[in-house]
Amino acid sequence: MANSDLMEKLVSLCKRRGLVYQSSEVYGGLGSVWDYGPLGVEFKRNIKELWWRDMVTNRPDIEGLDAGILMHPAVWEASGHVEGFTDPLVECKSCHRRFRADEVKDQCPICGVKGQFTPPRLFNLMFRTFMGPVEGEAAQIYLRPETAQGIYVNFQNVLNSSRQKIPFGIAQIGKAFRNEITPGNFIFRTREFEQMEMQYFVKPGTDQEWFDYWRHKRLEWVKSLGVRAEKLRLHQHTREELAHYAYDAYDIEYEFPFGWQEFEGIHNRTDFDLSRHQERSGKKLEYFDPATNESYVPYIIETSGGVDRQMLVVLADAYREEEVEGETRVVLGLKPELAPIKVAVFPLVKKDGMPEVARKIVDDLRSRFPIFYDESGSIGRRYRRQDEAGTPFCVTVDGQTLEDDTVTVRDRDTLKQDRVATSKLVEYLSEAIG
RNA sequence: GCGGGCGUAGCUCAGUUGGCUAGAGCAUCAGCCUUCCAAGCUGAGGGUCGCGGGUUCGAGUCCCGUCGCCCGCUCCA
Repeated sequence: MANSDLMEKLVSLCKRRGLVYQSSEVYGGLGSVWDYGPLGVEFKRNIKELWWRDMVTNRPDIEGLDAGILMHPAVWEASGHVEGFTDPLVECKSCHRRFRADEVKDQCPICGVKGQFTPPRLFNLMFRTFMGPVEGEAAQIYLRPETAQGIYVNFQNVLNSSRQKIPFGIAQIGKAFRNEITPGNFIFRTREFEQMEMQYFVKPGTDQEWFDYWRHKRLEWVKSLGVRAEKLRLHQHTREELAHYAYDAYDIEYEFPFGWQEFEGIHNRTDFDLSRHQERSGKKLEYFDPATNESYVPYIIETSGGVDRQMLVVLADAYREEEVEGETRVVLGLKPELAPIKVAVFPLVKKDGMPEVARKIVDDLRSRFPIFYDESGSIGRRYRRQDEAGTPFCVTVDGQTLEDDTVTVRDRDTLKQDRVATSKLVEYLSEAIG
């Protein structure tokens, strides 16, 4: 399958099966915003749930947080976003490259053409809005372009209320907004997106070892979602690539159909952020170490991943087409933990009391697993429908069920069928789904 | 934002130099059939041809604008 086809097939599958729709489609669509449908929202929740469990629930040293999207405007001045995001830029009409207006004169540094710059324009990547009913300069605030700052400004609050000691981390999942010049590639680059971020506060001098720790930890986590290792790599930023806040940075990259691209970053942000907020706010953002009686501004190791991008990584990696008895089937090979529907239940045929028995099983299982009942079409067709939805197990009620109370459990990947007593079904599926 | 390409049913497309009530396959739904991997039969629903304006007796078809998508330039999760 050609790579370009894969993206088209994914977009099509996502729409057809209710994973992802384009925003405001009935009005012609809103560029670069996507809505998650019935299956998509389950899938997305599963990814976030696994991340949260790994980052927060299963660790004594990381606390959760959910900060507001709207923040004090001074936050973005301190963080460097206002400055970095609001420089007037000019564009060379010859080669179409853009430069800071105050850094170029008459001649394009790239193509050398003279006097062909557009007038300076603001390319502000932060969404602006107004707090309160009166619009105006004083009331202007921003939608956060990253979730990290909500963690930094709450550093002391969390420290005081959680009684954590350094090293410790604060984790958060939430929306961020960037007025990207060029969004695209489906849910890869969007203007409204969701981040899963963890900021780990460490003693200066130990930052390198924690940086190494988290970069490997995060890569392993992605692999644990079932993503093929050969499609993943770490990329260290060069001096030129480093963001204004970062001392050192690695991207976790995936080989998408459109090339190797980053979907998560691990950054050593040093004491840049906390120092800036301390300076700006006048509030002390230091940590007092009772063991050594010393105070310092902690260094921060950040793991920052895109939820939507992580979804795309898993989807692209899970999509496959296979031959089964001469027919092609489309399969989303999602791990059971990630699958939107865990179990589908079918009557083999729509008669002889099989539908009634199957519905009874659905009722019994509904509170345990996301479940789906289907009696429409041939049994093979129903298996195919579940294959492309990523459902790992299908339970089929047949004639034998009516006699001995056993059902067939069909495995999506191996196509093997197990005969299981209905009384043992919950136990069997719980074991298999994990 | 700039340059290039493209918008007809849920999907893939057909639609003659502008001319009957805009079609097909797949998908969906209902019924029949069917005892384990997209079989078959009958029927149904679904399109203001992306949206708005213009030219014309007449626009899916020509013109303008706009929105959206794809490919480049650029940025990030």
